[in-house]
Amino acid sequence: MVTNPVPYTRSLHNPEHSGHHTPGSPHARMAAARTALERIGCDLKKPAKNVVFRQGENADFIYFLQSGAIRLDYQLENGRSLVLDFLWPGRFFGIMEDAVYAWSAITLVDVHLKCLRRSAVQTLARNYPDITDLLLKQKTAALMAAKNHIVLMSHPTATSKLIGFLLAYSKQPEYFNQTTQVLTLIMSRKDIADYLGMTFETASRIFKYLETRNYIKKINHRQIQLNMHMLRKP
Amino acid sequence: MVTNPVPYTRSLHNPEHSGHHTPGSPHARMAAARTALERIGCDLKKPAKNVVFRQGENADFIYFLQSGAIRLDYQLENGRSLVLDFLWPGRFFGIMEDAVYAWSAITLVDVHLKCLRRSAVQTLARNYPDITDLLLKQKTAALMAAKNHIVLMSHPTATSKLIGFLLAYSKQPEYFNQTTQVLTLIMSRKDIADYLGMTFETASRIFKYLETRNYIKKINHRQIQLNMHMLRKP
DNA sequence: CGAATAATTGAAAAAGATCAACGTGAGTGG
DNA sequence: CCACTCACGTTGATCTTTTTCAATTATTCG
Repeated sequence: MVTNPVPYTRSLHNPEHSGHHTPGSPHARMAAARTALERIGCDLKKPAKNVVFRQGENADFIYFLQSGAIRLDYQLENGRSLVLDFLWPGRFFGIMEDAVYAWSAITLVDVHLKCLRRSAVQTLARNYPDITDLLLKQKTAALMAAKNHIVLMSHPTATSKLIGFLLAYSKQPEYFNQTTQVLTLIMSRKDIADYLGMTFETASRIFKYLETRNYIKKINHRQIQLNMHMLRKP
Repeated sequence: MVTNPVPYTRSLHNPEHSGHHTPGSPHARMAAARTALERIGCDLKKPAKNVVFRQGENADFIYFLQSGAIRLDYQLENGRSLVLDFLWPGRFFGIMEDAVYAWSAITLVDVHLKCLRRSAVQTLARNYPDITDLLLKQKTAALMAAKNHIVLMSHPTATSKLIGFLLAYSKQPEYFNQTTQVLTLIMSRKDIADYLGMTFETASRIFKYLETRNYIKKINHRQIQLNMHMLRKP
């Protein structure tokens, strides 16, 4: 299992993309809303490879990922399944318009979640309009992730899809060591393939091909040193 | 050009997916917000094949599609472009978190838009919290469309992608005649190909293949009779 | 250690892309 | 009205990429 020597965490008060913010800034404005959410949320820890919620279950809770990583799976009627997204700390997930979850959420590593009852959030949102703003921002983040996913899938070759994936994934500070340039893959070849729309054999072969061309260097199956200069070139 | 003998329109008071709704229902609750939006919006008509906004431009306006259809294009740095979505009446679009539009919006046919200044909507949202709810619902609709797009692109063959596209598109009452089973394609083969991640030659060949297998019958390049029974089968 | 899972590799088949040529149909100007 | 043009669509031949099916090697976990 992948260990996190220095866990990279996000709290509701230290959310995604928040930097230094002065009072009166959009981020600061939401502080009260975040505190209110903090109060109704309960902490939840889950080990790696566990189901947080399953597609079709009643969508009674929404979640905030404080540390770790999540994979969102969508199952088709014919049994095939695909990976819709990988989630990193700071992301809300499970925010559904409908009564049931439209996809499943699986932990990739040990995770620390904040668990919020949907009805409680809805009630609270009446007093704190910024909560709705926060959810809107999160939906926007999800939509941008989906757009980037579509762009990746539309790449003409499996090689460029995989390179695009590695470059996007290497933005995660917890899994990419800037000094050694080593990327720790917390998902399987099959997960990557199911995300990019290819078979896992093809994904495996492309890794091989990238190594022969010195784009990457495999330390082991889950640790890969990236030659960023080469990967960013074409 | 494709004519719409009986234009299919949506107003802010007759939005997407709204059916009969009683006072006190979520839809009815938003009536005041919609009226307020109606007041600050101005009507805008555009002919077919016109730019509503271009990727990179200042995102000063958000739009509501009252009638017609829109194509959302994303241009990559390398010059390649892809179709992110097709929009139908009742959809808001151009709601950006950032200062500039992340993609372009092009009319496919003559359209009737409601045009709203972003700053005015933001101001109004302070008095009408339901406006933020409305935008959140619209983001959810956009995210679900993106999810369906990803599912389509992940299909293993070009044939199943195209069948999935035809079945989804045939849900648009303005372009699918339920009695004759004729679908009017308002987008080119290239648009479809750029949406599904294939070349337009492949899209053309699959149309041919579907005709030989009696899945479809071409009336002309833009009018196709669907054999729903066959298309839904596999 | 040993079983189960994940990853790699090979060979053959299928699917799709590419490049090139040819139709078709709507709009234009003589 | 008719030829012309231009964008769009179709089709063919060839080449490349990816999948499929099968076998083998690694790794992980109890």
